[in-house]
Amino acid sequence: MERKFNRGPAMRDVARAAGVSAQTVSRVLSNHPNVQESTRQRVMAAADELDYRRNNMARALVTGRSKTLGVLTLATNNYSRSSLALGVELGAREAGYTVNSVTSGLSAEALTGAVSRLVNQGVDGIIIAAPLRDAASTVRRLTMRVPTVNTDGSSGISDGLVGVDQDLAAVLATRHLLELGHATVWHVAGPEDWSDSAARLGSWRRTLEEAGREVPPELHGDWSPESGYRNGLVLGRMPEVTAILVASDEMAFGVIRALSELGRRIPEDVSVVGIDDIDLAAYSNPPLTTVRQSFEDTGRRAVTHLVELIANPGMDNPPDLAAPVLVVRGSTAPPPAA
Amino acid sequence: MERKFNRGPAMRDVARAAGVSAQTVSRVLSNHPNVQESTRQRVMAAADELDYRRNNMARALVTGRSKTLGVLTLATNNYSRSSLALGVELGAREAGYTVNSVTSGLSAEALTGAVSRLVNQGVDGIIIAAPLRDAASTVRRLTMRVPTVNTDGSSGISDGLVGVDQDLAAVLATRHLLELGHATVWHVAGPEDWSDSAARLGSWRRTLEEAGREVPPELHGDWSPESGYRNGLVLGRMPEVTAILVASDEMAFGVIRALSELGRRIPEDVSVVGIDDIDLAAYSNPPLTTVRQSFEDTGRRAVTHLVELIANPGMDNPPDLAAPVLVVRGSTAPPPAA
DNA sequence: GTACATTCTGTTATGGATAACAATCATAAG
DNA sequence: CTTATGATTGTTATCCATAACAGAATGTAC
Repeated sequence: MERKFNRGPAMRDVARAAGVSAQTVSRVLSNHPNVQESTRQRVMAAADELDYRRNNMARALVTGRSKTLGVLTLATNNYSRSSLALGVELGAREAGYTVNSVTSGLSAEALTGAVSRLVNQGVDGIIIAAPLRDAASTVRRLTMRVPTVNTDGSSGISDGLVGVDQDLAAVLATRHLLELGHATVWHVAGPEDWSDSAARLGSWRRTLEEAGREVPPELHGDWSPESGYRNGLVLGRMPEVTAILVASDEMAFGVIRALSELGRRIPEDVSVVGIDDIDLAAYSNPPLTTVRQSFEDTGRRAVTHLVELIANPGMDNPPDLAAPVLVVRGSTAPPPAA
Repeated sequence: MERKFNRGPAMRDVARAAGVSAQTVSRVLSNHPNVQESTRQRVMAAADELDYRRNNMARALVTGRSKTLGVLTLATNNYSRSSLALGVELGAREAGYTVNSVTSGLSAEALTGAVSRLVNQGVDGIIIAAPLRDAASTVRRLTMRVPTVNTDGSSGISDGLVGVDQDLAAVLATRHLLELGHATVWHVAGPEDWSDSAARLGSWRRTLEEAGREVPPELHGDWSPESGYRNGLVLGRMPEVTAILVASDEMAFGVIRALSELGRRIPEDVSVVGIDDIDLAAYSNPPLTTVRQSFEDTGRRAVTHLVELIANPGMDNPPDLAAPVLVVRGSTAPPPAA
């Protein structure tokens, strides 16, 4: 009845082997200053010999810090999710934290359930990378006890907001198209309840208005390439459409595909600008003009902020928005001569 | 000197409020059978009133199970990583586990360090989605105590291997191109030390040999679109190249881009097949013929396996390989008439 | 009414580490 | 030589929940 996997040795076992108290072992492993060199070496040798590994849960229990961060993302596999998650991982590792990831659907129950799991898990801080919508108040109650950073401002939680200046992103893209000579710019927006999406939409509209251009009705997708394709099938049928700002590169791929199928050439007939600059944007056909925003960087900054917030709970916590950059490639050109 | 974030109430606080012992609270929360209904309700009310949440770490400490799975991925943001991670999350949630994610570079130190962090964190099981190469033996030592599943067989750990039949994937792709009438098929492989990559390479070669075709020298990329582009610049200069099997869709995008820039039309001049069927494959220009393998599904299956292994440490654990499917789209066609 | 099983609840020990305090020893200062 | 000071190590209490055991209360069988 031998178990294949058993608990390893505990600190007291190391202590016994080294002929010291458990506390001394703890001191050695935590690099406390006042330990005699010879003792340190004996303890290290014993720990090594027994292949001892400190039990982080016991440690967390007594210190009250788990050295773990929770990150909540949506359960969809898009570029922004995965690169943000990667940034969080990397940032957390550098800061000496491990990451507990949970995913959730968009419903209020799913979101609060996910946050709840993180809180129960005893994380020291939480990064929420999802629009909370009507789950906002419930989640805020849950996170009373845990420092929290958001990467989506739609919940109205501007405290601890880390992200990219979406207003600027849309301005850059829209202006680029206008400067090329297009009369106006159409917009395939993201879902209405994402703050990023709403910010881009508002800013696109404002830019057109300020330039005294007609503001065409906006279309909406759900970030998926397929939704871009659907919207592209609509826009491609309208000859007056010569410039389109698509709220994400992934949707832009779909838009371009649909336009191509309808016989509209990119960029000769229609110019398309995406947002994000995903890895594949430079390698599409034609290469995609887009507005770069690094989600990985956002993830890292979220961690940095969160770690500061953990160390200093009462601190000021103004929004931290990075500036996106326009990347001009082959999918934009002056409008066809009428 | 008021702390903004403090520990919440403990079980004893709930017990006091409900006028029972802590053990009874524990029983109520764990749905033990022998608790009187009136007591249960009083406890529930008290817990609710105090907004009590059970401390999972204390729980894990005494039960010896953290209900947490660790997953190790590489610190690169490609499609396979993120969709596998998503599958793991979803599977874990369904199985009642939370996920601890760590990323690592390819070096032996980074890999062992990452696994080490997971073990220290007290996870109940580990999913390794990275080629271990020379870190294999060290890692195996580390995972003696923790049930482990691999999604890459290069480490020689075929025990607990979950993935997709890569031999079949390459066979399907290669045969498809041969059946279209191409004289032979060129291959842009992945990095040499990934087992997936090696399996595809071997199987591509075997398929050509069995068909009595010339086996051209293979090229290697690193899974990135950029590496595909570089290889494409080479292949596009050779007029005899009419069919290319690229080991991942992301590299295939790069290959196609390079071929286009060199004036070779897809699929009229050159046919290209990818592997993976990423979300964007259907929306590229032209849509990409590829071999579909669901990494998300692999992640889920890895969790299922792992959970079984945790419950039954001594169990048989043969490789579990899913069958990939050929998806024909617009990037393949018969060779140009010579 | 006695003997025994069941149901419900409480008490104590435990998991593995660290904080706070106490004790010892050596060295420096007076 | 005495006292203060600092370095080094050990002891005890604690974090929070659960397992194992124990006790009380109720019901059942004869």
